[in-house]
Amino acid sequence: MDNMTPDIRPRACDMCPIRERAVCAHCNGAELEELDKVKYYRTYEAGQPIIFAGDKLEFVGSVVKGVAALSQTMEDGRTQMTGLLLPSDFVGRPGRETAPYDVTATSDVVMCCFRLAPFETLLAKTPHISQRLLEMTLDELDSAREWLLLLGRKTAREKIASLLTFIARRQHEKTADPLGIEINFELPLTREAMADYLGLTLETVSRQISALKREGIIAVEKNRNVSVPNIELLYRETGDDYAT
Amino acid sequence: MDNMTPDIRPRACDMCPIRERAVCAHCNGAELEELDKVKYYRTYEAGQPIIFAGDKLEFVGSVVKGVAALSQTMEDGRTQMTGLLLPSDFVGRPGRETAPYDVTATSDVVMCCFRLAPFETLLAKTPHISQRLLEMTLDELDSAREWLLLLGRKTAREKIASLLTFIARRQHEKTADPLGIEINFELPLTREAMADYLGLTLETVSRQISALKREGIIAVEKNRNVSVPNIELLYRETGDDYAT
DNA sequence: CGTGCGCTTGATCGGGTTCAAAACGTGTGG
DNA sequence: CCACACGTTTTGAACCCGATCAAGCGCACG
Repeated sequence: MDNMTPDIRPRACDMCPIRERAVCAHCNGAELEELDKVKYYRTYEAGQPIIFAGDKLEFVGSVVKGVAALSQTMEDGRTQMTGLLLPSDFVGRPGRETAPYDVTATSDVVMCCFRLAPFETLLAKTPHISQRLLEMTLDELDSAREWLLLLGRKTAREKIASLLTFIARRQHEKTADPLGIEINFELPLTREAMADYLGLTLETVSRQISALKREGIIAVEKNRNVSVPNIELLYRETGDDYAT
Repeated sequence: MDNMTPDIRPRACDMCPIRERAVCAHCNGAELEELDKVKYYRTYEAGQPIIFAGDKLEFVGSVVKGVAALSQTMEDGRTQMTGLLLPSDFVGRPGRETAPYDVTATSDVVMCCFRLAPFETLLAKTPHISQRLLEMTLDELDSAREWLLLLGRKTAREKIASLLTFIARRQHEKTADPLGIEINFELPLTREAMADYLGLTLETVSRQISALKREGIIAVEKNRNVSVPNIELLYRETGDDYAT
């Protein structure tokens, strides 16, 4: 995928950057054509809402580019992010009328949308789609469970380190670069969004990032560009053991 | 092993207490027969492990009776429950070799198990099963997301109230009893298990339960038998608004 | 050059943890 | 039936991590 192209919208599915990992991953040519008939692209600027909680669902779809966040808000305003959607992740739930939570574009986002009703009929008659959706949902459930551990038991420092390694890993999984080498990535989240993800306040996020900088574990430029000289050192701070 | 009852094991699927809600819910007679060929029952005593994290998965299955807990443990011993499985809930993940987390019987448990390999082939050729599994997984993902909100943003008191209403609701969903009437239920969890569920210490759990007793919102007998004179009052303490 | 938003830093506060001990319940054996 | 022991739960006192309240900083943009 080319990061400075004039038009990021893939004109045809076989040029799509998420072709191999999205909900359509297992589809063959004929199935793709069916999907193609009910699909359209939408773009959102950073900060814009994609779906409001309680709204009637009009579409489901895949994040093609950018980052979107699911979040839930309590009456008094406390909010918790409950999903962080990166390219290839799926948005929306077939078999449901209204959206259970807000979806917001955290950075500029391109979505590949499918109109709800036709998608559901396709889902019912195309095992390649429903199987893939099941796989993806199970994966998401697994990561939700890791997230539960993070929220329930990790310290602020461990939470920050975990989030940074997660983003680093997810942005570098395509480029199979050797471990041990310096890794750079852009934070697609504000401090506040990070706080919502981690169940912290933005002040605590800021303080912990400062602490990691002070100790030389990470370096940050312009608040968003993170470089990690030795990912191993950062990983040690996550509290996780050597698996995953 | 049957403790009192003559035999809780359903001899045939149509007498099964979870027939309408388990993974087999959509199956017709022929499909049930197929499932029946690869199924067997297992029982576990309270406190016993059902699956160890890292073990090779031999079966998947449904909780028929009792309560089981998924949990993850960090190197230093901190543990977080990441799933609370009540009757009809599904255990195990098709398409995976080894178990990612511990599964423990929290009370005496009866499981309806399917051998892994044959279940997977059945899954592939029986849309009624895979569709149901997708539904159930999406539901579980939804409840995991509510759980994230609980762990990330709720106070200790709200957490306790949320757990109690959850259990009350889940144990009374069959019996469509009128709201507003006194509700009694048995806690299937120790204080420690509740703490692991809620991301608290057992002392805090105990203190918050005592506070709710002191205020007359709940009454507790023999540490396990809870009665709620007015479920509405308890619900007010959860921090949730009037939906769900 | 000011204005605003996102981020950092400081000082104080408090909810939940930690450590410790007592109370309760349950089961066991004399 | 009581005495004892063990596991669970309750309660108490001190502490600490992260929240809260409050400035101040830096950069983008009009």
